[in-house]
Amino acid sequence: MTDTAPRAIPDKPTVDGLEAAWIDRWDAEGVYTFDRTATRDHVFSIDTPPPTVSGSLHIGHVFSYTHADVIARYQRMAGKHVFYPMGWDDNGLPTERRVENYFGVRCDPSLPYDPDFVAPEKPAEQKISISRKNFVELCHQLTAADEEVFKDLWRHLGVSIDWSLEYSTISAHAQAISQRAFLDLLERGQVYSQVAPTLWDVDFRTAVSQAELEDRERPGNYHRVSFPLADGNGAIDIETTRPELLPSCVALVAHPDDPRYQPYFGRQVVTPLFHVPVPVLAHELADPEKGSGIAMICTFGDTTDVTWWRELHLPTRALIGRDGRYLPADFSSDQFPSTNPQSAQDFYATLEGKTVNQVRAAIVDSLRDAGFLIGELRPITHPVKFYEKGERPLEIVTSRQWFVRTLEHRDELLARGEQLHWHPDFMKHRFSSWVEGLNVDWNISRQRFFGVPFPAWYPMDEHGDIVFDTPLLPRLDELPIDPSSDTPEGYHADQRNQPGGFVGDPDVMDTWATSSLTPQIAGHWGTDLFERVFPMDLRPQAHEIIRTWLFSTVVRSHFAHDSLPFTNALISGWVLDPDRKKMSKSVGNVVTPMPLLQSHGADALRYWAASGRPGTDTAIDEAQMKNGRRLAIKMLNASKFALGRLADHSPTSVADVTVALDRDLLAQLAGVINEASAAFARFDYARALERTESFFWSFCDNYVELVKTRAYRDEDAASRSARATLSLTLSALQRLLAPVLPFVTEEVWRWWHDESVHRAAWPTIAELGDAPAATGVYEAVNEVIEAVRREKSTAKVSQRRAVSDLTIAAPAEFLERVRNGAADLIDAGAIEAINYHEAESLSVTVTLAPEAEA
RNA sequence: GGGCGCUUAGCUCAGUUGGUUAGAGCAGCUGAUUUACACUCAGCAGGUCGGGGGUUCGAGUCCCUCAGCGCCCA
Repeated sequence: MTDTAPRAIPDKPTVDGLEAAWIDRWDAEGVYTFDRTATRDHVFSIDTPPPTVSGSLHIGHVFSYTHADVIARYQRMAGKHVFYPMGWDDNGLPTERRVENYFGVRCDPSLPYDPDFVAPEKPAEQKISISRKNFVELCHQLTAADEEVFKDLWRHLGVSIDWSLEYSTISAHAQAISQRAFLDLLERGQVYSQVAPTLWDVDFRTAVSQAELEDRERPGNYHRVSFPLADGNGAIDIETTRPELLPSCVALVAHPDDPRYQPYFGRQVVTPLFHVPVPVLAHELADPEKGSGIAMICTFGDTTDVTWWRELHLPTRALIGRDGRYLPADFSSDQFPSTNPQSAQDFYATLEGKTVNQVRAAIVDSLRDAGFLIGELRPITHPVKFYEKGERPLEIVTSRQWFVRTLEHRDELLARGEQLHWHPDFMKHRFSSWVEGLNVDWNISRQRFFGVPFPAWYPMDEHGDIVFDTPLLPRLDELPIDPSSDTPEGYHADQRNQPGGFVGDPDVMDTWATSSLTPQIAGHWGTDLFERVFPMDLRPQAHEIIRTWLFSTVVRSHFAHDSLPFTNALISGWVLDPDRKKMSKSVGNVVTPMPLLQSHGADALRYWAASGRPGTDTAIDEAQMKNGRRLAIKMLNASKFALGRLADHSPTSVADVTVALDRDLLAQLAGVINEASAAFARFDYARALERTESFFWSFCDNYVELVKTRAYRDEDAASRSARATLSLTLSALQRLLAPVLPFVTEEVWRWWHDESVHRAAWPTIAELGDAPAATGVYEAVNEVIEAVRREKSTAKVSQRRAVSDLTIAAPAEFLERVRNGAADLIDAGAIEAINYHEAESLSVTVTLAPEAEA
């Protein structure tokens, strides 16, 4: 640190325009550039969330990224080489959807590439179908533009990212890492492909994973349906909300302990209308309280059906196709062994090709006509599973998918959750309850277009059948590859889709399958950089993506590196609207950050964000932003004042601090430095800010007022002591506030330093000399002057009004302390005479001097 | 149904391992007036710390219980 003489300080300093002034300068000076040669023990690495650029910018971004940045800035000043990259999550369905709407296009993979295609300026009413390659080009075009908007916000916000480390999840680099990690999983046997019942969105026509589900309350009806016993002796009534699944029924199920159904277990009933015999079985998951206590198992109505189907080894009679319409079925086959195939087939012929809702209506009518529907429909409201971005309930469709093994590693993953340091600690429950509730392996394939392709081809045998068991894989040095255009080794391009040739895997990976690799992507897995930054020190993120991003990242690192991906997770809360309501697009209360940034300034927004403690939902509070702005302005003015006092005097050092009152201030400062440092070290930025801020205001209002006169005097020891204290304290305060208020602190720091405050050393108590201990002088003087102020205020006179007599009655020890600070007290209170009286307790009597003549 | 968090001044929130008279900012009220700062300064007022019970010399803080709000999981 090189203290130099104060430079030209503006007459009227302002916080407006500081962003524009410093952002480019920081770039030019490389203030945030990572030292590529730093070794792991000197690095603090951050696994930054890559925002979904196709989503809208909102104030939640400002909130969470400020939290991470404040920590980054602290760590940098504390001497670490901070690895702080920025990524964009641009692959995946959200981008596709935005492109479809923005340009009015739709991807049709069967169309040929049109090199001359130009997207319309405005989307046409009817969507234009374009080739996959044209579609992907539009995705790249739009995300590139979106990323600029995001980048602009981060820069305005003063996030101390090293922009040379920028990455995106659709880049060739990210694809290569993602494909390598997939091949690595395959080699370890932790990923497998299987034809299996899969949660399916019929509008997007893709599989979705458990993590992307959400329950929505929807109205439905209980239908009571009678199943005749196969031996003709009576019937069993079941209740179902999905009668349209009747042709897919494979069994009835009740709880093994349910006395009502004991006599029926092991017997057969026959499905109404379709006449297919099915067994009555027992399973713990059947809820005796629900409906009639006995349910029909269909392939597949929900995930419980899948569990029953798997555990009870039931046949498959899946009928809902990828488009949500009913597939053909043969009721004389072994799959649908109807006892009256003709009648079943005739009826089913009217259903084939129809949607779920149409089939339901038809089946309900027929059940009613045939007398199998008992009583009236019973309306209910029940949770229905939706894809979080979808609009129709999910179906379960059987298809070939790639799954990562998570279920069998549940205990290891729970142990990883325990191993991770969570801030706040209780957020770990979100993780553990998610892991405990896993019921299917992680499906990573998506039947979409804009994503990372699976690096695999499959041989086609001489009959034209695809041999999925022996995929053809690329070499690592070939990555990234696209199996739809690249050719596997040993084959010619013209053998594609030919018997004896090969086919490429048609799917792309789930977004999370790539963004779960952000440490490997940003850290360039496979290079020496990775060894310098992995495992990351910090994962900052919002709590809503614990079950997706955090979970999936832990899974990938667990397999690839037998390690946690990061040692600390800093979880931000939600930003609520000013009325403490959750913000959502549909309610229309989403707040965009740029206008707030422009009206209050970046430091002010950061101040608001840094006041929200880790994990705590925080309302947008413009009053708090104004407060941050006031703090920044106060810093400008206090710095201007103190540096002005230092001008025209010889430099001071800590050895000059000889006056008791000054030493007391340094003792307080030492406490603040210790507390703030400890708080930052445990990621409690809000507490660090609070302590520092309150000390800063009291420094301005009390200490500075007391020593104003003394510091202005000529070169005597007491004056030097005041100036030394001002200098030391101001320097420390500028640095203590630098993580939260990077712009204003940089501005004032550069008034007397050549280098950036953001590269300056974090303050330590060592700077303050041998551990300053409080003498009580400052405290006692403050107590007395407070009484003087109160008296003047009550008398409604100016604080500058002279006091002709100040009588202090107090214990001897207290009086001694006041005497030691009396000179400053006299200056600050305009006191003409002090009388000291020994007494049990403190009392201060103030006699005001008559008003001075004008 | 299981779990987590919250409930402190009109509003938004601090309150470390229990320890003087429970704090801050905003809003309110009363004033000051301009050589750092009106985006200022001083002062005042405002709380039975959600209810009840318990442990303790001592509870906003620990335990039990009830209520309300929010969230996670099933």
